[in-house]
Amino acid sequence: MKDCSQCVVRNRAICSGLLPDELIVLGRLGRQQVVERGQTVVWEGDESLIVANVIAGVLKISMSISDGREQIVGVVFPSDFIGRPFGKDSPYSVTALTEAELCVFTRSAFNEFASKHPELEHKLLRRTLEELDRAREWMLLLGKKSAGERIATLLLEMSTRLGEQGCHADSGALNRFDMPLDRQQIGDLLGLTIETVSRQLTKLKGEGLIDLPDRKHVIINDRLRLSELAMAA
Amino acid sequence: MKDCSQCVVRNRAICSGLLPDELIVLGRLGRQQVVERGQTVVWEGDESLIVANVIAGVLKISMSISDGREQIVGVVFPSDFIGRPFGKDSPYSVTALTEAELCVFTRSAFNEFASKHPELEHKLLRRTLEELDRAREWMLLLGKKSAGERIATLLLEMSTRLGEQGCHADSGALNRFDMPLDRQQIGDLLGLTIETVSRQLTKLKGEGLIDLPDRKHVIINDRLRLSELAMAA
DNA sequence: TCGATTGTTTGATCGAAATCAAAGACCGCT
DNA sequence: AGCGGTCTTTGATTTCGATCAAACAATCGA
Repeated sequence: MKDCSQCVVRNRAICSGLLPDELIVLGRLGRQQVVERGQTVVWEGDESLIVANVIAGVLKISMSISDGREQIVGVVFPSDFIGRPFGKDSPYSVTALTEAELCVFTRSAFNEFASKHPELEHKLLRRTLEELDRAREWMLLLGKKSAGERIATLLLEMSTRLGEQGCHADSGALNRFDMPLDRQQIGDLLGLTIETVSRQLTKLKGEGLIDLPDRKHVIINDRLRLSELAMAA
Repeated sequence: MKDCSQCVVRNRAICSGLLPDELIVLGRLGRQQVVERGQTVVWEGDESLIVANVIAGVLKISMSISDGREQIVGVVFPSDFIGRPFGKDSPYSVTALTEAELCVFTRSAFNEFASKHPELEHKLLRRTLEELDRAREWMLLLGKKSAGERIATLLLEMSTRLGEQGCHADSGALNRFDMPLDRQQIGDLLGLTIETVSRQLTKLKGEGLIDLPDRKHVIINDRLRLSELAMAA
C-alpha cells in the first residue's frame, strides 16, 4: 500500500488521529483497490470478509427481498467507511455506483487492530451514530413523505454530501453536481418507481427549480424553494 | 443510585464487562428514574442533555415533519441504550410507550466516562451497528413492502424482541405478547394509517394466523406462515 | 351503573403512485 | 455516420392504501 500520510482522505477518514507509527501498522494491513462501476464488493447474506475506507467514488448499500425487490439503504462517499465489522455476515450488499477507490482490510485484521486502538473505535462510533441518524431521517422520508418531497430531499442531500467532498471555496459548485444514481437507483433509494421519479424531476424542471442538462447533470436554481418542498422537520 | 451489581440488565446493557470499581464510578454518575407511559424524555431538536440505559419498559424513538406527520424510527427495550452521545442536539424524541425505568446520565458525564473506558465504547459501537442494521431492515420495509407484509414483519419482530427479554425456558411465551404500541403508533412505525393497520390485523385474524383477545394482547398461531408473509430476504 | 371519552373496526369513496405500454433520447460500437 | 441497445420520458389505466364517515367497543371517573 502507498503511504497513508499521502492519502487524500487522510484527514477525514476514521484513521485520522492515529499516530504516525500506528498509521504505518494499519497501512500494512490494508491494500488499495480500484473497483469499477457496477462491481459489488460486499454481498448481502455472505460472510463479511472485508471492510474498507472509501478513498474516491460513490457506492450504494442495498438490501433486497427474495423476489427481487431492492431497497438502497445508504449511499457512501469518499472518507466514509464500508462493511460490517464485529458481525459474521453482512446484512447488505455494497456496490460501486461510479468507479471507486477503496482502502480494503480483511474484517478480522481490522477488528483486531481496532480492538487495540480505542481512538479508532471512537471515530468509528461517531461515524456509525451519524450514519444511524441519516438512516432514521430516511425512514421518515420513506414512511411519511410524498413523491415530490422525496425527490426534493434527495436532490438537496446529494448536493450537500457531494459538496462536502470538493473545495469549499467554490460555493456555486454546490448547486451543480453529477448525480451518481440512474433513475432506477433513485427509485430504489426513495421507494418509488422509475416512472414516478422521472415525472417528478420533469415537474421540478418545468417549475424552473432545477435544470437537467443531461441524464446525470443536475443544477439547482432555487435551493430555498426546494428545501421548502422537502418539508424538513 | 442503587448498586449496579444488582441491576436487572447488568449482564446485557453496555455497562456489562466493566470492572467492579469502574462500575461503582459509573453508578455514581447515573440516577435511576421511573418514567410514566406517554412521558417524553428526549425532545427532537433540543439539546441532547441526557443519555440512559433502559432497565424496564418499552420506549419509542420518533421524528416528525413540521406539519405534524410523525414517523417512529426505533423501538427500545430493556438493556438498550437511548440518547445521542457525541452530538449537540438530538435529532429525535424518545417517549415511553409503557411505564419504564431508566438509568440516566447527563450526556457530558457519560461522554467523559466513555472516552476513558474503551471497553464501554466498544460495547456501544457494537450496539449502534446492530441498531443501524435494524434501521436499514426497516428502510427495506418502508420502501418496498406491502401493508400485509409490514404487519407480518412487525408482529414477528415484536414477538422476538420482547421474547429476548423474558425467560428463555418458556418457549411458548414467544407466541403470546402484549403489544406496547396502539394502532396509531403501529401506523407511525409502519408508514400506514390506523385504518389500514386495523384491516390487516383483522385479515390475519380471519385467516387464523393470529388471535387478538383484546387490544393489546397478540397470539401468533402460525409463525411459519406469518414469516412467509413477511417476505424476509 | 351510567355516560363521556378515547380507541378500534368497518364501510364507501378518492387519489397518488404503480403498472402497463409505447415512443423518444442518448450512448457506445463498428 | 448509422445501428443496436439501454435508459428515460410520456401517456393510459389500475390498484393499494389514504381519506372521509360512522358505528362499535373498551376504559374511566363520577
